[in-house]
Amino acid sequence: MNYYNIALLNSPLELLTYQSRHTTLVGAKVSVAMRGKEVEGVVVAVCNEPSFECLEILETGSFHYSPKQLEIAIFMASYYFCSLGEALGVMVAFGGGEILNQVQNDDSRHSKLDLESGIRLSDKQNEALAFLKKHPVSVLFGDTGSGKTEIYMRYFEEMIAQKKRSIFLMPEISLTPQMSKRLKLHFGDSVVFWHSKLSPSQKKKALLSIYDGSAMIVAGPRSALFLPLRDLGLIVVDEEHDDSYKSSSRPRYNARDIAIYMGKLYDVPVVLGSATPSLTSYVKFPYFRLKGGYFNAQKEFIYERSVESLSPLVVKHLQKSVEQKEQSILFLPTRANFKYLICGDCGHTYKCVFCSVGMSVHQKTRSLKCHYCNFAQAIPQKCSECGSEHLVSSRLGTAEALKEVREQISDARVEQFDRDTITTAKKLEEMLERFNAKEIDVLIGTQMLSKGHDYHGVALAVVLGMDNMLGMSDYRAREKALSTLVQVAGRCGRKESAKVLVQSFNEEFFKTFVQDYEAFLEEEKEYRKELYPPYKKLCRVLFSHKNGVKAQEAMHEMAECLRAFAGVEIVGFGKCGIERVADKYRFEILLRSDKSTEIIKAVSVCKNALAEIDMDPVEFN
DNA sequence: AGCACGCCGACT
DNA sequence: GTCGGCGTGCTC
Repeated sequence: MNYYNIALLNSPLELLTYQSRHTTLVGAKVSVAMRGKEVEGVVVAVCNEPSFECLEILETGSFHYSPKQLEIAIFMASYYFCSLGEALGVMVAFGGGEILNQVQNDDSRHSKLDLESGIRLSDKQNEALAFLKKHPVSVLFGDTGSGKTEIYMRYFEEMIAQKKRSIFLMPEISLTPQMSKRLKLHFGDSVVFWHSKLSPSQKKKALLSIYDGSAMIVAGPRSALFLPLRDLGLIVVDEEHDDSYKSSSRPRYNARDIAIYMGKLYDVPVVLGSATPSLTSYVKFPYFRLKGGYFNAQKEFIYERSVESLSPLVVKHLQKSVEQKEQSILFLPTRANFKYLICGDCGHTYKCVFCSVGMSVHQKTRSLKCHYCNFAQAIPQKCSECGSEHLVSSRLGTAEALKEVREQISDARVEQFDRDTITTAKKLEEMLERFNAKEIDVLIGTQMLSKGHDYHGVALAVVLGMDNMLGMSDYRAREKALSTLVQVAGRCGRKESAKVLVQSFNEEFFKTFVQDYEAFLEEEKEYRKELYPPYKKLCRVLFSHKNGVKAQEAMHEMAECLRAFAGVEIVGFGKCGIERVADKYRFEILLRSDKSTEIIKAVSVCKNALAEIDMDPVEFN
């Protein structure tokens, strides 16, 4: 009898032992019984007969994980504190023999390529490409509109010519119709898009072209990193500064960092592209600066010191823009930046019963909704504390901004552009088409507005809520705020003369750096030294439980244990910024160290059942 | 993570 | 008497 250690896919459990009369290779995907149910697992090691009785492997299919995939999974499991099964769970296995046999298996697979490149690079772009080719990991630090995409495409072409495959990572939100069309148009069936919203048939089609080898470029968000590609030649991480590369559930990996790890493992170059590179990448890797771009003509930045969201100045500018038949965008930082209900007389605020955050007003459903746990209740008519009917809002959300702009500028065609309204790729496409066809005057939205889209004729960008962003308790608040402003401004600078109206009391900061991100990064370096990444490693440990005392005790217990480790500093511990989410109390410990290995050592020893470990955190709620 | 087991309160 | 709440513990 043979015995194997098996990782159960997507299970937090450690390895379990199963037996088989047949010999099975390490890496094979198998199905096994687990509490009477059939589940999928991966053979990770051959082992000796255990002291306990074990179950038989039910089935060994034709799928397997490559040794390199296993190596990546082992790294992810140890670095990000998850089980091997969870790490392997984000990967797609090699194989697919059966699927392939269903279709003709001729060898005309690479034939679709049209090697007559239509891409013309400028001298500067050629210089950039040469630079990227010289370094194992490099940063393409290129302004919006400076032609980063052409460089990537040229690089992909060269890979195809060498019969090598490329991975093209992008933030979820910038899987835009424009980018897809562009790649599709140029690379045809050689480019495959991979993301979680693919329908079963689309998924099958994509997998088929990956298995049969016709997919030469795989494009998509985080998960596109883990497809079973042979002959990998290049990994490009576009908008590398984007936080959506960090997974917020287990495995809590950062796809940008795993891409770099994979670059080393597969010995292929990694390109990190951004107009606003993260300080971490800027410090760690050589960069090539691509300035300007056809659209980055002189932009006029106007700053307004006001707390009033839709101030008279904002309205005036929007109105003027509408009158002159020009288009504008209005940006609000997050959809959590909603209108919160406050009693105008006694100041009572409406907080979620389950979470310690303000409930936001959803005019559409006439309800108050919690952004964290989705608890909803009707909007009260009177203040529950003093009975006043003078209920007002403190902040502005996209839906409210929409309503107000429509009211104040009656002939403006205004639309909302955020996760509440743009729920499908189709809606996204339609909205962008309508906007570019000038059927919309003002587009109001959140981050979605700032990422990846091309707006042809925007002459005015209004940016609200920058001070809230700067004021967040986050060591990257300055980086986040400035990069957001640069990205939004980059959307509208594409018109000959454009205005950017920024509402902020921190005019000095934005004024100094908005046209010179490099200068910001240089200054930010000093601010981070001795304290924050990239100079120090951070790790956040979360404890959440319905019983607050339990969560707190678990935190104290772990903190006590951690004290013994000299190589790890406890930056702080206590209640989370948002104390309660979905009826659970939340506590945290923040750790700092020179080396991640020190953190891993200490946390492995001290962690308890309630501890959820977030290595290299980007979110501090 | 799920899912069973088991121990105390409310009700046909 | 039973149903069912969820707190605790195990999974090869």
